[in-house]
Amino acid sequence: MNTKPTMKEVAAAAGVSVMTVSRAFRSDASISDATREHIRKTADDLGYVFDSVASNLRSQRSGFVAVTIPSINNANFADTVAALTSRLDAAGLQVLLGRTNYDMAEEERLIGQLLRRQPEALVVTGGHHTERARRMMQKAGVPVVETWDLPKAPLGHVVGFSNTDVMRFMVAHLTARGYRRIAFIGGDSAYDTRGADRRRGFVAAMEERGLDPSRLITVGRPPVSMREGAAAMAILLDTLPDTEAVVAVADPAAFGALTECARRGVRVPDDIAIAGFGNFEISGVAVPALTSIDPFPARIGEQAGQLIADLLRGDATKNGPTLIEVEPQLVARASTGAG
Amino acid sequence: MNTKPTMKEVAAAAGVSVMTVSRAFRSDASISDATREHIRKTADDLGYVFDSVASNLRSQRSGFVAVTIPSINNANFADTVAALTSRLDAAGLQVLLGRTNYDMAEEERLIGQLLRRQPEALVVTGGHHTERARRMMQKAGVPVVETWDLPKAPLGHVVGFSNTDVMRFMVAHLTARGYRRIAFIGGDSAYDTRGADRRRGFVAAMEERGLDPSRLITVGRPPVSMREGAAAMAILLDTLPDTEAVVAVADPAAFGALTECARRGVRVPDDIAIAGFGNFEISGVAVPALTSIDPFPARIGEQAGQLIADLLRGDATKNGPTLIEVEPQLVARASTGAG
DNA sequence: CTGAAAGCGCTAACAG
DNA sequence: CTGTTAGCGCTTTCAG
Repeated sequence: MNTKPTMKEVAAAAGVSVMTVSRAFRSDASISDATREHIRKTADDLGYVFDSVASNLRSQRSGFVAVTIPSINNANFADTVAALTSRLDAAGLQVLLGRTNYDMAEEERLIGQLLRRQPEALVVTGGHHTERARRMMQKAGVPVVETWDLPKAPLGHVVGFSNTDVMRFMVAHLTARGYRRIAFIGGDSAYDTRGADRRRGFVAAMEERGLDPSRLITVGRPPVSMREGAAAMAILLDTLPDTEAVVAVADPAAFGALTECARRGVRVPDDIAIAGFGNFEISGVAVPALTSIDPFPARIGEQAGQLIADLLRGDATKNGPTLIEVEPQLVARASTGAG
Repeated sequence: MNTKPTMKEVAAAAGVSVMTVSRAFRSDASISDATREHIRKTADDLGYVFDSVASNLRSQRSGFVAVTIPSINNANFADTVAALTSRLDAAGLQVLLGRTNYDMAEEERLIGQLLRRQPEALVVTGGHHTERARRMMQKAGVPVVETWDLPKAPLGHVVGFSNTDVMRFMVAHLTARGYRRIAFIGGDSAYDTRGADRRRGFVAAMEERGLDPSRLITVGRPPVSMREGAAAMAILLDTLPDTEAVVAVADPAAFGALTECARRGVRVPDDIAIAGFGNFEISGVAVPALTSIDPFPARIGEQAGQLIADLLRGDATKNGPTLIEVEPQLVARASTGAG
């Protein structure tokens, strides 16, 4: 085997036409079971590997769905991608994943690259994009799904929730439990658009209740790490020691804050309450367990996958873009005196 | 714009040949700056998107490197993939990622799928594969790199470390600190091959020192979650209360074990020591901080990426397969009485 | 159920 | 620096 065999070689070896070989490698095509079996065996013996690239060019179907996420290493996004992948796999589609690193400029670059591969649909995380990225997606000629957000001006389809509203639930939970002096720990809002939305939601919710919304600790670029969460808590305890409760932009930061309290002998929730976002595994396991909000990442992925599968099969309602809201749920635990 | 424009349309609009347009979209091709600029602008105006699929077919270069990892949602593998992606990106290569879910059968299926896309190289996690998977990789005709392991019979290139030896370091560390009755928490070894290797290494190291290697707590399928780590610790404390130290197959499980101690008022390390593997962020942040072993996941990715870039450029030594050992490092912290 | 001809959109190879 | 010709490996389309 000097050069890799093509369908032509398989056809010759099996004594049929190339077309018949092609049919033998698809599930639907009409061909007798015996012929298919024979061809498959011949191909196997020759070490034939089907060439998707040629198939894609001729059929003008890449079998790809391009997906961008801020970070691979985030349980929430990973769960969405996992569910999306499973659902699309069932529809014979493969996920082509790109990571934006929480950077809209990188997202733009990535989308440009991904589109050259002729994906049949595009799934992006969030509803904030550069102008050029928006234009590219709009002119891509394939379904676009924005996830993990509820954009004001959607590009196409949406499967997500409101990152601002989510903080309303959290502030409501905390005020119901009697907390008033509440702080927020988050990343640099110039980057993490969803985190910035959550911060905005926090400020708005505090103002609505006539509470002081100015206890905002900003750490570096997102994602906010556990270490940064701990550092932020240290600043908070040093500079605003009368703070009664802290909301972190996400659970890892909340956990970091919790550890800082442990190191200082500050009791949670007796001395200060802590809550996060994302319902990461750590929040249920930490001592005390952390109050959080579950955005149901797997549901988001599943719904997005289902939507795309329907759209590409063509039996989706062509009544314009779909908006699927996946309602997050507050999970009250010991760190805010609940559970 | 009814149908998407091709190079032909761009060529017509720009008043040049298709070939010149093709050249305008590559970096090396010889073409005057003015012409290139003009063509690029024309293409932009028409909303032209370069078609990689056609390019790939004709040039017989997909620009893909196929990569399989057990789980997307694992900081260690994610770090490897991130570093690999960066390095390959610099070489103009894109990562096509597949997740095996710690399942060799799924890995086999995935490799078959990925190979159809004509990747220029293949990077897999671990050195254990099904026979069919091994055959496919060997006959793929592209460089294969096994990572995160030091296989006895490598398929091709290797960038990794020994998962058995790593436990020798850990047991050495613990015995040096005076611990004798040491337990191991791990997943079902039928699945997680690297975890099974680490368990084997633990048993071997204990035996070498004449210590009892039978304190093995097995939880479910890998990856062992924080919750499962906690459950395993509960069993351990209930059934083998005289255990002096625990090694978990990975940090999340070690952290779960730590939380179980916290819930029970068992002091770490005074009553029992705990150590993990992977040097996940949580180990440095937890209270007490967890002793772990850093396998330098980013280095693995970087080295694998570098190797592939060299190999594909052709200026790598053609002296057979490369073996790059990335030496893990023990990080001693408070949970084993160090730090 | 099977086959022959044509061509998807791009680039290799050559010529100028 | 630019153009012409041919064809990558498969599938669409049409015949039988």
